Amino acid sequence: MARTTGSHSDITGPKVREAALRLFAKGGYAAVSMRAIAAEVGVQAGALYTYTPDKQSLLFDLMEGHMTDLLAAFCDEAGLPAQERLQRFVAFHIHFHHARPDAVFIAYMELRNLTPENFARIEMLRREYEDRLQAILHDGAVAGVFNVADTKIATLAIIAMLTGVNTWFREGGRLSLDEITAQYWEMVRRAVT
Amino acid sequence: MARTTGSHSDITGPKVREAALRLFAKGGYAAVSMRAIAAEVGVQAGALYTYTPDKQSLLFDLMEGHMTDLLAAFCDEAGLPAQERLQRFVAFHIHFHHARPDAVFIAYMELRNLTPENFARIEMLRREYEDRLQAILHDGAVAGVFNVADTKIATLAIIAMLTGVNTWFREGGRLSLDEITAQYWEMVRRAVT
DNA sequence: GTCTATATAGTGATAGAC
DNA sequence: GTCTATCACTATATAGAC
Repeated sequence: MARTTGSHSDITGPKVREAALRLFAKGGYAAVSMRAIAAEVGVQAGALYTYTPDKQSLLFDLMEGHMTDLLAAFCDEAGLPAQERLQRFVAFHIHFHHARPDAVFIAYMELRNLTPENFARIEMLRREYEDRLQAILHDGAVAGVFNVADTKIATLAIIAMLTGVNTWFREGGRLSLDEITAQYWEMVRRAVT
Repeated sequence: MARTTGSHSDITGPKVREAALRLFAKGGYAAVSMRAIAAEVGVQAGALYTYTPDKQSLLFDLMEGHMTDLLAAFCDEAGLPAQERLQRFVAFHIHFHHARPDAVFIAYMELRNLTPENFARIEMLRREYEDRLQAILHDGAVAGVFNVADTKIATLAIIAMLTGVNTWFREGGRLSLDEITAQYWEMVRRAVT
């Protein structure tokens, strides 16, 4: 895969983002140098600045892209019974996060490396996602299907619990992801019923 | 609090650890320089090396100290009913973690900045703590008080859920920590019963 | 025990050649 | 679009004076 000087803008841009995602997740934003990212892509450090104005923007774009993907991928259907909506949320959250561990890891670990402005924008998106789950719990409580003391707290508790799967689940272990999902759904269902 | 050259070993050692804890939690291990820690303590950078052989040891000692404190502070009593043991675990975990947010944050966020050897030692301690909860769930399941499909998964789910409180709870908010604890206990109780 | 000074290496970002 | 070269800083860690 040796390459020499030339024009490769179409592929280099995405490659920069992929390399940064992988390296930030592995070593942490602060510990990864622009030179390391460039080496992973196969260019010199100076060339990266064709694709990003600076290192901070690289981090923010990765996190914003992840949150945007998350919001776009989850389609709640307010017409369905609350319990079914909640079950769909649980399965969606586990599978979506499992499919992109690096982006998830960065989204949770690198918040403090964002500038205050960028942090506020990411937090808005995260809040939007939480609100989707809270709406499900609220509707279920109003309908008398769920029994939760506080929908906001239940929302945060459920999301923390589900996201935790990413920290330990590895393919090929004792249980499949679908079996894990079934057990988490059972625990969530009981917790709110 | 201006200070000059002199002998202060009795107080400087702990101050170095406290400064490192605070700064690592705020900015991340990789982003915090030895000079920044020294400035926080009120000495020059070179003086830190009287108290730690290197930056890595400083991080490891903080994390090991936290995990040791955690294991020493939680006293399970196998003679009690499983449900009471679980309730005590939930309350203990929430309150212990709330009392030392910086140490908790570091223990979860800086694992990847440990050398492989140090990482393995911290993971052993973490595993030990998880085993305490798993034992409670196991005993309760055997006694027919709990109903959990898999005690290991329930253990990880409960710990992730409880630790999540630290990411959002702030004193003086809508609910007190004891009210939060009561709600989490209710959710945990239902999830395993 | 702490200081100053320094060795050695790496950092993000830019300028200008090609 | 990428390269080389470089600027201005900062990093960890050590040596030797006090």
